[in-house]
Formats: sequence, structure tokens, C-alpha cells
Amino acid sequence: MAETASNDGGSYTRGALSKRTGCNIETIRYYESIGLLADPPRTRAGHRVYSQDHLRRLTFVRRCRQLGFSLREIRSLLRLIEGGESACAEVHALTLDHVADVQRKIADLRRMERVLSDMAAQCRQDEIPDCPIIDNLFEENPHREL
Amino acid sequence: MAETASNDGGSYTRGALSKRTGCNIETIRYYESIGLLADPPRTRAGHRVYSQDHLRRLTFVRRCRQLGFSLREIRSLLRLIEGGESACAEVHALTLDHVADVQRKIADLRRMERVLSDMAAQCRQDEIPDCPIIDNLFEENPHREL
DNA sequence: CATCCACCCTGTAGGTCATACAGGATCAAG
DNA sequence: CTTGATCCTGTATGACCTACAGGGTGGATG
Repeated sequence: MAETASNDGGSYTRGALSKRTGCNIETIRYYESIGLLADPPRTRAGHRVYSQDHLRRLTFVRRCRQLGFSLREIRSLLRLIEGGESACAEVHALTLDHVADVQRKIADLRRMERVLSDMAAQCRQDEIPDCPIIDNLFEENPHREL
Repeated sequence: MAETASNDGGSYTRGALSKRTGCNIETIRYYESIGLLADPPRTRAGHRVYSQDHLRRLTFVRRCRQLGFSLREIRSLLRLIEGGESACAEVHALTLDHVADVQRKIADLRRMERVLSDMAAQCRQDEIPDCPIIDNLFEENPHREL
């Protein structure tokens, strides 16, 4: 049976799929349990046998996760892509939405970074009783921008 | 009894504390359950009565969360701060660690943004069967930088 | 004084996104 | 045949909350 070998047109065990995709082996089972990955056929003994299609789909899911798409978003993308008509415009729109999300996150983190760096810079690190970092953290609204 | 009023030296209900700190009312109970916020005394009827100290501490926790510290990190900070000796140097170090984390996250998100934007830019949004976004997402290692 | 509604209480379930482990079966190689 | 890797299932854990059901309480109002 196909194991770790590439075996084109082939079949894979869960472990092989995990290695090929870089997806954690337990996560594959998790994705199956939430219906993100189709239940594969089994051997008589109950072992899962994955096809090239499973590999393709899991690769897609994994790639999307790396790009920060949520599982919910990935579900939408898959629905669009598998809806026969290549729903390119909708995929484009979802991608742009996601870019906007990412940009918002970047902006938030930048603000956080600035505040934290300022705090650290004010600290003289000696054992004076009032540390500016600590004082700042105890203030209710120390920085309007957060 | 003190409710929403400022009542210095005072006591607060859970709702009042929630309003003062901006922390969700259920989250306060959650923080108590995980030992992040001390169990307050109760009225005969079992209602929680928070002191100025609780307010101070929850404000601190909330502020740290806004700055992206994890609950675990907040626990460390509180332990340091309450350890009598103002452990300013340690607090400074934890803050710098955290800044580094934040900077890593920013870098990751920037890469994501770039890849996503590139993908979107290549897409002509017509119904041609092969959409560059979709194709890209199906590739196993389309961008070495991710 | 009765009433009313906002608030409080508890316990528990849900949500996201996995990861880990126990206890056992199977498989392939030596 | 034995051994070690891999597979199976079900369940628990982790971070970090949020929400809801089903009930009790408190204080202002009439």
C-alpha cells in the first residue's frame, strides 16, 4: 500500500498525508470531524485511505490557514471553488476583505508596539520604588490611542 | 451601597466594576475562577463586593490585555509587582520580550499582506476558469517566504 | 408596603483551533 | 514470530472568553 511514497493517482495513510501537507496528524482528524475534509474510505481494518483529492484539498486548507484565513472563511472559499462555476470575483472579494483584516491587525500591533517601547524607554531599571512601566499599566486611560 | 458612583475608598458590585474597567461582566467572574482576581467578600445574600484594590488590579489586567500580554504573562507581572521589592528590572525585561513578540507578529502579518495583495492584484476577476488566487492557494509551496 | 425591573447568583454550554494522551488494534519488516 | 511504527477511538486540555437558563436580591417608585 502507498505510504510515504508519492504514488501518483495514489492513496495515503493519515501519517503520509500529514507529512505531505505539513498538517499535524491530529488536526487532519479534527478537520474531518468538523466536516472540512471529506471522510475518506477505510480499509477493512478501519484505516483511513486518502486520495489525491484529499491531498489537494488539505493542501488548500493548510495554505489558507498559513495566510491567516479562518476556518469559516476557508469553508466559504471551498464552497465557491467547488460550486462548479469558478467564482473568481467572489474569491477576489473575500481575499480583499481578508487583506483589510490583516491591515487592521498590523495597525493595532503597531500601536501596541509604540506604547510598549515608550514605556520601556522611560524605565531606568533601577530599584526606585515607582517604575514608569508599572505605573503606566495601572492607569485607566494612559494612552488615548489604545 | 455603592453602585455606579465613584465612592472613593469604596465598594463596587460586579456590574459597577465592569463599567469602571470596561471589562465584560462575565469575564470578571472568569478571572476570579482562574485565580487572576482575588475572590471578593460577599454580602449575606452572596453578592460580590469589590474594593478599590480589586478595581486597581482589574484595571491593570485589562490594560495589559489591551497591550497584548497573555494571561500567563500578566500573572508573572502581578507576581513581580506584588513581591514587595519593586521588581522593575524584571518588569522591564518582560516588557521587552513582549515587544519582540509583537514585532514578530507584525512581520508575519506584513508577509501575509504582501502575498494576499499580490494574489489579488493578479486576478482579473472575470470568469476565466483558472483564477490566479485559487491556483495559488492550491499550490504546496507557492511562496518560500511564508 | 407591595411591586417592578435591573441587577446579581450558579452552573454549564458554546465557540475557535487545535493538541495530546490513554488504551488498544494493525501492519510491515526483520 | 516479534517488534516498533503507525493506526484506531474517545476524551481531555489549552487559551480566552461569551452566553444563557433558571432563579434570587435590592432599591426606587407608586
